[in-house]
Amino acid sequence: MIKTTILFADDDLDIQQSVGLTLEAAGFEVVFADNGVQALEVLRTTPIDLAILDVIMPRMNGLQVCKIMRDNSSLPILLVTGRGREEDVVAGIEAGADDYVVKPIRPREMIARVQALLRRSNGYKQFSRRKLAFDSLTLDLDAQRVIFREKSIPVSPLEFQLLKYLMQNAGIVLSKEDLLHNVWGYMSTGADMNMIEATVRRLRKKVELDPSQPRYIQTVWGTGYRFGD
Amino acid sequence: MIKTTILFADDDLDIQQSVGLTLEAAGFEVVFADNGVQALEVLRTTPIDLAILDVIMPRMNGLQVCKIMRDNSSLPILLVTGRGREEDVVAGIEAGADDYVVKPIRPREMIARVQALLRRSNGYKQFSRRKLAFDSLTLDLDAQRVIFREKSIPVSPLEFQLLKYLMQNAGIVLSKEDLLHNVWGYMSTGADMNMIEATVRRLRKKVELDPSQPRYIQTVWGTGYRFGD
DNA sequence: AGGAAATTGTAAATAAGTGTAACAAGTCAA
DNA sequence: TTGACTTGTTACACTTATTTACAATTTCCT
Repeated sequence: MIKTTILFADDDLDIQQSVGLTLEAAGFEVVFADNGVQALEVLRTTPIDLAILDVIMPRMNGLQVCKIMRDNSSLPILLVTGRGREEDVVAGIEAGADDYVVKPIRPREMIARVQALLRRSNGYKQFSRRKLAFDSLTLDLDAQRVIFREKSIPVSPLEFQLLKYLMQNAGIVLSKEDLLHNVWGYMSTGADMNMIEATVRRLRKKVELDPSQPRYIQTVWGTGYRFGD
Repeated sequence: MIKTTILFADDDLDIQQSVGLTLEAAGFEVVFADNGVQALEVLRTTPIDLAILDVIMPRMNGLQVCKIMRDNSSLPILLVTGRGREEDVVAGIEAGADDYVVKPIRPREMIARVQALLRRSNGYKQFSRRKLAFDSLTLDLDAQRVIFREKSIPVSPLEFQLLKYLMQNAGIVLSKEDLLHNVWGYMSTGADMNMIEATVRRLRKKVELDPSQPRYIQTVWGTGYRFGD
C-alpha cells in the first residue's frame, strides 16, 4: 500500500515537530515547509495528496498559497491559524480551503478532519461499482444490471430487486412472506403468493442455464427460496 | 439556474427559522426536519444536495442518521452540535460527516463551509477533466461541443447538459428524479418525466449510430438511463 | 420588430412489465 | 399409490413506462 503524502507548512518548528509526529503516527508521509514560497515549491515538485497550511507564515501567507494553488489544482487544503474570528474563517474558505481549524491544534480532531477530506476528495470510490457476485452471475448494483457468463442480461426492475435480495442473503432460505415484504414491500395476503412464483420463473428463464434444474435460485419446498448452495 | 437543495435537521424551531433564512438568503433551497427519523424520510424522498444535521435530536440522533446515510450514499454531511469536545468532533467525523461545527452557529461561517463542501463534492470537475471522452464520443466542456467520430455535432444547450451529466456518471444508473434535479433543476412533478425521454431521444438521434440500439445512452427500464456499455 | 428556425414541452400511441387465473406437474405423507 | 397440497407453467388482461409525433415556445437573424 502506498502512503498518502501530506504537506505541513508552518514556520513554528515546535508545531512542525509535534503535528508531524501525530500525522506520521496515523500512517501518513509528511513533508514540511517553513514558509509560503517554500510550500509552493514543494507542491510544484513533490506529489502531495493534501496540504495543511498555517495562515500566518513568512514570505507568503497561507491564504495566498491557497489561492494560487486553486488556480490550477483541486488539492485538498486545510488551513490552520490562531485567529478564529468568523471573518477569518470565511476568508480562508473563500480563498479555496476545504476546512479551517483554529489553534491550538487538537491532534485527533486534526487527523479526523484530514481523513474526512481525503475520503471526500478520493470521490468515495467505495460507493462506485458495488457488486454482488456468485459463480458466473454478477450483479452490478450501481449500473443496475445482471451479468451472466460475461454477458449483460436485461432484467426488469422487479426481477433485479428480487435477485438482489436473494443474493444479499445467499445460502439462507427466504420465506415467501419475507420476499413479499422486502421485495414487493407489502404484507402477505395469501393469494399473492403465485406472483412470487411467476416472477421467480421469469428470472430463472433469464439467469439459469436450465430453468428446470436451477443452479442459483433454488426451491425449498414448503418454505420459500434460497440462492446458491 | 438550478438551486441547490439543503436539508436542515434540528429540533429547535427558532434555530430552524434563523439558519433557514440565512441559507435561503445565500440562494439555497432549504428543506427542514424536526428529528432524525423525519430527516431520513426526507433524504429518501427528496433530491437533497447536502445535509446539515444537529447531533442532538429526538427519535434518532444526527450521528445515527449520518451512519445510515453513509451505507449507501456519498452525500455531503455537516454535523452541528452544542458539544465541542475533541472526542465529539472525532466521533462525528468518524460517523462519516464531512465537517463538524460547534454551536452557536456563525451564519457566514456556516455558508462558507457549506459552499466548500459543495464545490468539493462536485468534484472540481473544471480541473480534473475539461474533456469527457468515451469511445468515439468526446465532450469538449470549454467549447460546449460534442465530437462524434471526429466530427463536431451540433447539440442544444439542454442536450449538452444532459450528455455531460450522463458522461460524468458513466456506468451508473441515473434515475429520472436525479436527472430532473441535476439537469433541469426542479423537483419531479410526474408529468414532466417524459420531457426527459424526449430529450434523450433527440440526443440519441445525434450521437448514436443506431438510435434504436443505443451504444452510449442506454435505457434502464423503470429506473432511468445509463451511459456506456 | 417580424419572421424563420431551432429548441423545448405536451399529448397520444406503442411497448414493456406485472398481476391474475387456470391448469399441469411435482412432492410428501398416510 | 393415492390424495391433498405446493410449486411450475402458460396465457392474458391490466398497468405503467417509453417512444413518437406534434404543438408551443423561445431564440436568432434580418
